[in-house]
Amino acid sequence: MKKNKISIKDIAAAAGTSTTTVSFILNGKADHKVSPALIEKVLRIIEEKNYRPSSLAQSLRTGKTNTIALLVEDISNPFFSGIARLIEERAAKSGYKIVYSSTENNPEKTSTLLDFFQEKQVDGYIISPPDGALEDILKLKNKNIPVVLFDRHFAETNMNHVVVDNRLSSQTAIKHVINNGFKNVGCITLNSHQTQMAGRLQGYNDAIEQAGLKKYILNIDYKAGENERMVIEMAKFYKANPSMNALFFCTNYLAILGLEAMQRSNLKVGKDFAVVCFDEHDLFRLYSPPITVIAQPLAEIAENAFAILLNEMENQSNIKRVEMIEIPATLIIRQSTSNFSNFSITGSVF
Amino acid sequence: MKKNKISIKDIAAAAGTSTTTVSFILNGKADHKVSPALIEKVLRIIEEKNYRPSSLAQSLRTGKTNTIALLVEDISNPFFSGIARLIEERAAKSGYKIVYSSTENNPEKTSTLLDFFQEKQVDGYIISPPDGALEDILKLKNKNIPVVLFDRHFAETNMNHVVVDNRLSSQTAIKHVINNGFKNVGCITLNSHQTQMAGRLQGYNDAIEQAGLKKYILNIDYKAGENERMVIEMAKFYKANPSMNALFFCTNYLAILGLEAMQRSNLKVGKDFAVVCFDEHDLFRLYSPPITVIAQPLAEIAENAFAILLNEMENQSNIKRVEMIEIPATLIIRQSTSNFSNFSITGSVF
DNA sequence: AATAGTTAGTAAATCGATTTACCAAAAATA
DNA sequence: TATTTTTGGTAAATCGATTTACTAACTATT
Repeated sequence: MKKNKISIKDIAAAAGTSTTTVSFILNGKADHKVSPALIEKVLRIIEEKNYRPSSLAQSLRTGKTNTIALLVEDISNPFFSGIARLIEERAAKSGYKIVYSSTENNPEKTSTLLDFFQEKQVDGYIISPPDGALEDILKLKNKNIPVVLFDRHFAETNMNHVVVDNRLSSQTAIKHVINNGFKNVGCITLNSHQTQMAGRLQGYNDAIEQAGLKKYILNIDYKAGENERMVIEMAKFYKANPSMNALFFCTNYLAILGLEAMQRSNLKVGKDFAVVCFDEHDLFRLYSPPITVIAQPLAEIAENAFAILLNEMENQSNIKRVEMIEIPATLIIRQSTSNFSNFSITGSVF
Repeated sequence: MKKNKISIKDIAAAAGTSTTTVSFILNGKADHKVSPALIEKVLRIIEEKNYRPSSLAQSLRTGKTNTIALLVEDISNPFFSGIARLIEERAAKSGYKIVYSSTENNPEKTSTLLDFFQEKQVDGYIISPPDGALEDILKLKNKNIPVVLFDRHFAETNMNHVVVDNRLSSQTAIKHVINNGFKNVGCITLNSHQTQMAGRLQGYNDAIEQAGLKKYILNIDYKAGENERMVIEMAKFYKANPSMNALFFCTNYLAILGLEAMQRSNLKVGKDFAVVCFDEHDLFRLYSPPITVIAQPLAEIAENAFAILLNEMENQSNIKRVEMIEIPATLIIRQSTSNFSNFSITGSVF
């Protein structure tokens, strides 16, 4: 029945000193307050007993947890997990730990998560917010808790955020498709008010209108676990618009469903449709033919989001500032948007 | 300059009662200790002030955090993120929160993470351990902290774990390939001592030996960020073994690299190679041709791992028991392992 | 020698909860 | 009426750290 948890008291007792002294030593505040001999002795005992301060107790006392909550839409999406990994790395350098969770784009789950992390008193939040989470997030702001949004933000409120130039990069991508000879470009997007989706749709609209072409738009009511329904909706959309010869998917998981719908409908990328997709994915790189994408600059997004948050957390002047950053995305052209006659020459699969 | 954080004291003061009483009410221990009128009043005030107890303080006092650490190899791998999501759901039902992190198969990072979570005093651990983490994990056991391993375990120690029958399911898969007429099956695996990899390799060896065929084995020294090197190694492997006409990839990310290597070498699944892979992935389902996989039963793994942990956390009898569970995996047959002549008839791509 | 400054330390309050031990008043019982 | 039980409640210790305010013993200065 050995005593399990050792505390600062045990260390103090073993060293024949006070907890104050041990605490000073632990926090590097011992410089001219504690004799070198005692410092060394205490450190030795700490080492021997393999003592680690309880961060629970530390945080209770100091009000700092050195922990940041990262709320993403879906951690299994490579866009978000890529961001998460980069932020985690960056945060470690500044002594912060990241804890992440998926909101699944569900405002209720988000609300629960925010409550949870507030109880844990994390120091700051990096959030890709779902529709409907504005109110809960504003509550954070009102408590002066540092928050940065990314991937999307709330048009009706000025809050720190880091996003890409969804509109312009989408427009560029659609123009590329049109210039390659595809005059009937469809757009598959989410039925959502999220700013990034709105931006991508606008980019599509811009390009189509400028070229004076016809619009084909499908709004998908996205729900996790209802893949079957969504695949069927897309297949119907394809069937209902036989003139459509190109598709713009507004996000990677829509494209994955869309490819599945093609497979079932016996339609092929590079034969029946040119395809371009917002967001990168292993699948797109390795697909036959490889699929053109708009790739987001993960490193810049992660770096900027963290930098803004760090500033808010550590600069406690009472000047209030809001930082809103928009970063360009990159069009990676692959064979899925090649002119089909060209393609059938160079590609070997068709 | 309003006071920001409200505590149980504020509630007690506002209700003209003691913190003891408030605490009893919060914890449902008020039944015959506090009058209904007072209970109602306190609850009303809590509601009004939107008070939430600091879980930091609660945990410090009670020693429980109701939090479980889930350490996976890589949260962006759909196998692990799928497991994470299921465990998270299951844990919520029992009042636990999951915090997850990626070890990246790095024992040092794992060690750091374990320290971090111990400081935070999480109640238990679910871990897919990297090679070399045994010592740190044994330290947890010695402190009587509940731990369950999954996906792999340590052959030299009996610890709670949940894995699939790697050996048998691999053997079955390879037999299927052989029976479809492919007599020169290669195996690409990790250069690692992890039990799941060893099991998969054994399954391959079993099947090849039983059929009296030649082995082609490539051990990849996996390092994140060195994709280029690994792709090149695989391409060389293909080139060096022109007789090889089928491939078994021991895990999904190896297969993704392997497909990239084929693309660069102008080799094709369903024409140059039959392919089977351990673990499911969107890419495999949607590839042309779709790729045969050994799919792990995520729900059963998650359910069993959590159940074992819950039992350890809540049943504090001093009976020590170890639970080791092996679950069958499922072979999902797709066109990548069809007999090529058949395939070229039914498939339309070739 | 008297005073000021430095060195090396500690006691006790505090963060925000839970929980034990105790108590006064009212109700029930003898 | 005296005693016991029940009801309704609280004071204070505690979890494990940090931090403020203080002090005793030297050393240096004038």
